[in-house]
Parts: sequence; C-alpha cells; structure tokens
Amino acid sequence: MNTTYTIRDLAAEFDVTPRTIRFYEEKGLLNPARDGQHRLFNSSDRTRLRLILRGKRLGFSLDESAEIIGMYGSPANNRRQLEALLGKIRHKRTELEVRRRELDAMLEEMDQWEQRGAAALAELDTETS
Amino acid sequence: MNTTYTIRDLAAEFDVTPRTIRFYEEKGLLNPARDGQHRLFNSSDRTRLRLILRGKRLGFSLDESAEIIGMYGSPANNRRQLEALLGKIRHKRTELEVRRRELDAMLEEMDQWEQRGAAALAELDTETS
DNA sequence: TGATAAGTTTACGTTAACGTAAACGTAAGC
DNA sequence: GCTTACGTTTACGTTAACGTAAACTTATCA
Repeated sequence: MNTTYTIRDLAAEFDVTPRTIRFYEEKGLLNPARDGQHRLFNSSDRTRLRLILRGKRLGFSLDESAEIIGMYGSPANNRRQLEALLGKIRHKRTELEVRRRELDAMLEEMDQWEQRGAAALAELDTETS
Repeated sequence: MNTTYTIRDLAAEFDVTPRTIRFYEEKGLLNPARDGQHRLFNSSDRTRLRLILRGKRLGFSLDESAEIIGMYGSPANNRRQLEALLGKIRHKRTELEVRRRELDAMLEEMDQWEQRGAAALAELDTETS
C-alpha cells in the first residue's frame, strides 16, 4: 500500500488540470511531499482533493472548503481544541442541512414542472384524437 | 393584489444590493417593467430573483440559473417545444439528484467526525476521573 | 545524443460576479 | 429653493479561480 500519485495521476482521475492542483497547494489546501523537485501525493492528499472538488460542486468557495478540510484529520489533542472542533462541525452541519432543504425544494419544483409538462402533452394528444 | 416592488424592496428582502439586481437584468435574468425611468418589479420578477439566489447557494452559475429560470414560466405551445422542455427538466433533475447524494455523503461524514470528536471528549473524561 | 515527455517556477491574462464612483434626474419635505 | 433620498446610466475596479505561456530541469527512449 502506501500508494503515491503524480500530479497527472490525480489530475486525470478528478478531471482537473495540474495547474489547478498546484493552485490548491499554493492556497494551502494541499501539502504534497517532494521527490526532489517533483510533487508526490499520498492517499490523504487525494482525499483532500476529493473533498475540495465536492465542496466546489456544492457551492462552497475554496476558503470554505479549506475550513472543512481543516476538520478532517484535525489532531485536536486537548479539551478546548476538541470542543472548538465539535462546534465547527455542528455549525457546518446545520449549514449543510439548510442547503439540503433548498435542494429538496428545487427537486420538488422540478417534479411539478415535469407533471405540468406531461399533462400539457397529454392534452395535445386528446385534442388531436 | 398585483403587488409591485421597487429595486430597494427586493434588495432588502433578499439581502443583495441594487447593483446586483441591475446586473441580473443586464444579463437577461430579469425583465422588470418601467415606471418612466424607474424599474418596477412584480411577483414574477420576485420569484425569478428568488430562484437565481437559491441557485447560487447551491453552486449554480448565473448562466445555469438562467437556464432553469427559462423553464419556469416557459410558454411551450407546441409538441416539439414541450418535449424539449421536458427533456431539459429531467436532465436538470438528475443533475440535482447527483448533488443531493454528494450533500448526503458530506452530512454523513460530518456525523462521523462529530461522533469521533464526542468519543474523544468522553475519553478525556474517563482519564481524569 | 538528440528529441520527446513530464515536471517545475514565475508571471501575466481571463472570466464571472459583482463593487464603487461619477454625473445626473426627480420627487418629498422643510 | 435647497437638501435629502432614491433612482438612473456609464464606466472602471476588484476578487476568486484558475488559464496560458515562457524559460528551465530531468528522465527516457530511439
């Protein structure tokens, strides 16, 4: 195990350009090791990249994704840090729940539009029959 | 009824600036009537604005929102147009379902992180007892 | 050994989505 | 009649998130 990836491996897997990955590193979202001059990514880096891109698709900015990633693999060792982390997690959770409700509302509207469209089509059929 | 709104009404209600609303009009997402020089928005405009902003929060670009809004209140009158509209709706629907699954995955991860954090806190308690 | 491919850094360019400022019109209130 | 508030158009500025190009280093392969 202990699999590693080149920048192009990850770029191909997640359908982004190497430039994008370097940009994320530049912004502190990734911290790949180095093989001399070249970057070497491990499975943890890969997970972080996955989280970033999923966050993007859900409308999170890179800064917001950075916050979320900060929770993943966070090494909170004392009580204060742990409680702060838990607070952040719960906060993000309620934020996500709001989006989920909005998304559900959108899906319901789609259903209504589809039903109306289907009904209108059926109407056309009865007219011409 | 037949309520109308000034640009500032809507800006205040949805917590955006008038500039934003003018920008949306400039991009063809809104088409308010005019009272002389001033814009006059009706409830349909208001709905469209609501859809745009919700789309934004879910990670849609303005162009994508424009597409969605194009479905809402679309006057498809013949069969070809209706079928095309239904196709678009169903396409967007599956797109939304993908996002929903991703959002659910994110929520599940949050749950796991929270449980681990809570467990770590409990661990601290047993240590000091 | 000379080209080809993949990587690097540095730096300027680009697009979306507005912000901000200037210069102006108009209606209300004192 | 002057200010204050709200609206307008026009235009340039800004930020996030990369794209693109130049100039360079290594490794590989015919």
